[in-house]
Amino acid sequence: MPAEDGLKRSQETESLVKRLAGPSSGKAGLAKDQSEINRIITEASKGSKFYDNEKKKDKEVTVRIEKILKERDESLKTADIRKIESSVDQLIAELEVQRDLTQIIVHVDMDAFYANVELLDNPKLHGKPFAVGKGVLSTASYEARFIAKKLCPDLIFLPNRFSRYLEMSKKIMDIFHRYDPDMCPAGCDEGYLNITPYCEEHSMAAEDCVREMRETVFRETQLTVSAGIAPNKMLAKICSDKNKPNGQFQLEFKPEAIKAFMHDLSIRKVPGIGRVNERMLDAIGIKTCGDIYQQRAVVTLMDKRFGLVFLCRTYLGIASNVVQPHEREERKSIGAERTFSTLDSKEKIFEKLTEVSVELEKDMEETGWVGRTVTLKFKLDTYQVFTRAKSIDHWVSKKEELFAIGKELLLPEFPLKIRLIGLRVTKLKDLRAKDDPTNGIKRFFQSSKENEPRKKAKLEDDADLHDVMEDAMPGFHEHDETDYQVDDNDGDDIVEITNMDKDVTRSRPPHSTSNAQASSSKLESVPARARSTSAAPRLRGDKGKSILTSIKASTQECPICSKVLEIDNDSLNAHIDFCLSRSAIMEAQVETNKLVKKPYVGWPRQEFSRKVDTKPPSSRGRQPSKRGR
DNA sequence: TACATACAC
DNA sequence: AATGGTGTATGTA
Repeated sequence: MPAEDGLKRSQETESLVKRLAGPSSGKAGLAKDQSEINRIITEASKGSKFYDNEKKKDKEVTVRIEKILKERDESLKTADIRKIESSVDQLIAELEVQRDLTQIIVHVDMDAFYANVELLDNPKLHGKPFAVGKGVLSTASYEARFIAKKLCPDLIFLPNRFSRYLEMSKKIMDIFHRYDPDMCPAGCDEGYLNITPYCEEHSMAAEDCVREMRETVFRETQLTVSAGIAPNKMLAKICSDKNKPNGQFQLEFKPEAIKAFMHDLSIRKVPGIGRVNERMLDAIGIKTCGDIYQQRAVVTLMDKRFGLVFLCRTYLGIASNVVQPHEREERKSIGAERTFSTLDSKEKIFEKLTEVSVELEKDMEETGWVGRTVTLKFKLDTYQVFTRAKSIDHWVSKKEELFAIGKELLLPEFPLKIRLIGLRVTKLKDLRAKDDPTNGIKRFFQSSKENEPRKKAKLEDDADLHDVMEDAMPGFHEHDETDYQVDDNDGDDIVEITNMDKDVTRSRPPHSTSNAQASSSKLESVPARARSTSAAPRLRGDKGKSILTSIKASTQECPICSKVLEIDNDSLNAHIDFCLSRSAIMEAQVETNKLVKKPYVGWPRQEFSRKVDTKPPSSRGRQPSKRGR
């Protein structure tokens, strides 16, 4: 790779900075110097283990995709497409019948919440580029921030002030509650409401109701909020993004309008479809929700992998419309973790483990939980993540014990070079459970907490049934237990064809045996660690938390791709995020490596195929050695 | 039960 | 210059 040409970059850099920083910066072309930009990006991310790991993960997905395609082609050989399609059509018809347009669901989403709170408290920031978050942390993707910092010396970094955000969050949520006492917060800056009763009682149109609500929020907090109005949560969520900065969007409550809306919608917009699923769906020809229909036969054949019913509902724009607060004190786990610069000394590592233990104990005590399974998590300097767990025969919550168990789990893994360590406790017991006689006193002190066992009196519209699983997560589609059997009229094929996916060669973590005492089986010379790639959860530069911002713009040009965007900073940042996303950077690297000055290709990024990988194995290699033993 | 993966905010 | 933290669901063995 290029050694580097130190300084000469300053001029281009300058313009990048201006664009990053300034609304007023002209829209002079910048595209012409794409190769230069590529070089800058390349350099900024050069030799990063992080990217190496990302690449490895990407490659794995590519392999998975190949396998999927093989399966598909295999089953297509014997499948009766027509027949499958008509049974899917039938399924779709059945789903359509269940469509419920009676509830008015709203998704509210604060605009650039952290950044705007900071701005509110410090007006001097107006017009200046700033980022919220510890040095290098937060919304704009890391790479964006990292590069931005490099490029923009003027960038102001503000520390997060969570208590302050929480304070504002409460005010906002309080307002939302006036419109739906059962509203469901989703994080500190967004939430779902069912305003059907409110609109009825006040004889108000949904849009007016939401506008009024947003105005109230602004009046009382000086913060802006965007909202989406639709017949279910998934649609509402997607709609809230439509007129993002300080706007709202209502989808027409008609099947045809909804289907039209879904038709061209990128599948990626669907909550639950992340980076990996996007790629896999893309592989079978699904880029938009409309494509689902076109590929319904394939989806049926791959039901186990993608979920036929889920996709059909998505295609139709049907999802849960049940909004309920998180009565879910049904916590499943509680944990703490910490990232630090790579450490390899046991002492230092155990020191970190102590910190984590202390923090976790505190958290568990404050929230009143104890548990029986302790899971240790650690991330190597290569960014591979591993977990080790142990179940205990009694309730755990004390730091000493958390530490001891963590240590026990970690010890067999040495030697290690890690950059993160964490502990998580599962199999929880709620010390504050009302029916538990052992906590009379405690309850007295903290009873005020909401929790009225909210009766799910409500309607019993089918959605309700599934709803239990809802708020837990994606929950926009109640997971239909109904494993739709393409029930053909004459029991044949399909059903069986659906599962054909096993074998997946999961790679194995550092130690094949590790804490496996009884190892028994074989003490073979397992090459031990390294070959597996687990994956750090992909960091996505979502908007919401802190923001790399240049306030005050209405039209800006993306410094990376030069696309002119008429959007607020938040959206611009999201876009920049995208432009600086992993694949973009890798692409830039590839281009640079080739020393080619090819014309800029343009955004909708192209797929990152294995070819790209032809990079000299120089530095890369897994990291075998790691130890013998 | 243990572990890995994917996703969300 | 060193790419977050917390939590849930799910698949596999």
